[in-house]
Amino acid sequence: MQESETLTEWPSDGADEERPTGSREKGLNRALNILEFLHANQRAIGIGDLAKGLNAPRSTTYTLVRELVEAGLLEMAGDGNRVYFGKKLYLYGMAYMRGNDLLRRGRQEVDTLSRETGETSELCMLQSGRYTIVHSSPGTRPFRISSATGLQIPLPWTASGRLLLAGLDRGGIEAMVTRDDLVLPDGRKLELDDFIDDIARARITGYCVTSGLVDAYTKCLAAPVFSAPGKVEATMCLVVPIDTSEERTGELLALLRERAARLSIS
Amino acid sequence: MQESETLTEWPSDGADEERPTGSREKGLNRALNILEFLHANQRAIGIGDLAKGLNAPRSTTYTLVRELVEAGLLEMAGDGNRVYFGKKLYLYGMAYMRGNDLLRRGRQEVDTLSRETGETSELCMLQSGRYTIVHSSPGTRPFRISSATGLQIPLPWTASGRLLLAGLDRGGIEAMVTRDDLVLPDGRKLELDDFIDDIARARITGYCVTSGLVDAYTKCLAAPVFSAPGKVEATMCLVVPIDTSEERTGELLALLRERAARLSIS
DNA sequence: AGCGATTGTCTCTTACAAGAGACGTGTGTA
DNA sequence: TACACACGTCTCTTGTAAGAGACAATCGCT
Repeated sequence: MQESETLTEWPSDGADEERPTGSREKGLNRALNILEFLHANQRAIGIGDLAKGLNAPRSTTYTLVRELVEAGLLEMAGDGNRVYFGKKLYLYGMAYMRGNDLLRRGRQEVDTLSRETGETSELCMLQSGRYTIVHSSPGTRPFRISSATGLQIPLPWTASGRLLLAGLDRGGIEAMVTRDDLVLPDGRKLELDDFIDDIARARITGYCVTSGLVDAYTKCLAAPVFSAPGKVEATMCLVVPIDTSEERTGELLALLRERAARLSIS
Repeated sequence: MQESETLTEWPSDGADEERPTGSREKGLNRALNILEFLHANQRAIGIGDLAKGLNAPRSTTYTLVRELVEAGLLEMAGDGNRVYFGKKLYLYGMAYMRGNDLLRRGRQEVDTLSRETGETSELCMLQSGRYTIVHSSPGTRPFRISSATGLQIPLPWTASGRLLLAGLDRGGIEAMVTRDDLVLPDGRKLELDDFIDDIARARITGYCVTSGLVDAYTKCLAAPVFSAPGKVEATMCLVVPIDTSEERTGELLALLRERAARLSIS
């Protein structure tokens, strides 16, 4: 292929490398993998590349893509042979949102919070055991790059991650993080015990602040949203410059915690 | 079951009734049907009802639902044995929106338009051959019920429908509407030829106004959004009380057409 | 023009998923 | 208490979908 853009690689076969044999895979699973793959890459992908990226047979991939396109879950991208998400997924997604109070209200809360403070604000949830930014509102600072919505980030990298695990015991926490998750983007290694201590502290104080974790220039303030007493369903967070004054940080945190609490009743 | 709420019925086997035989169905198709069924009913549904509603074997349905829940496309609804759309679908849907300029800008345009005019405004597109409200913004009138986002409505019932078909020839149009589509909600029957004339007129004038079509109290103003010269990709429309004055209607229409045109460049 | 790589379609085989149905349990009602 | 009817899980069979691979058509490069 003329384009050698990198594709997010795919766990070729779960645990220990390579096919157990030329084993067959259920069509539905292949289809789900396609969606997941597109989501991970966040752009239209050629069918050939799709097959390659998923270690799926080409013929099967063509068939599946055709079916998914007919169903409207995928659409052929403008230029011709690439595919990306389709309108149906948007419609289903909106239906999900309409049916989900926490999400609907959380989005609003996040939007107003970022408008009021001028800072980037986000709503985060656990999604299949990973930290996910469900909604984010950019804030008004000149340079504020927030990671894209829907991206999955290792729990230990974030303040929200510490709150989201607050309900679990040690075993539960260990099950949620892999060895790799404890390695920060800059290469530093986090100790599992430190992480667990952080979580305990977060549970007690009812908030969490991390500095320079996911990148060196930002501080992350997070507050829990409860769906039931003790059960953290989501978090709201603010992403601010790391040199934000103690005082302003305190103010923002108070505001954030108030808004998160307001969401919690539900 | 103790609840006898009506479920949107399912075309048991396409054209002429009933199974060709105890034929097997591909898992992926069953899964797609589940999604479509949930979308049609807009609420969580029990697995048993799902199987019944789709004429699918119970055992298969259980398996599929389990897989879809694991994948995050479905979620068990709060009370226990019902399922509805899952978070993953929301994430995929947002990804679709981010990747789709027209949709993203169209939503904004619709929101501002309805804020400025106080009327209900909608963005509509063709979705697998049917008219679909992709986004709607409620307006400020006391009683304005707009049909839910994502619902599929027969093309001949709407002003937008006439514009969306403006690019097609007679054959193309006939292929898009069934006999049933020509019967209005109140029972009146539309003539196919009249409908085709409407479409031709809409193409020439560049807008379309219908009165009391889908219900007796509203007028619908629609303007086309072009993705390429002559190709109608979407429509913007305003839903106003049927007794809106000629003058105000004219003003609103002008504003609407201007905004739709602004979207069209793309 | 000649070569290698990629695309999209098709055919054929067989591993396996879809489905029928039985089972145990729970729940409402007669 | 007994009945009818849901739910959720399991087992076994067989129809068929997943996959291997061959094919012609295009594309990009030299």
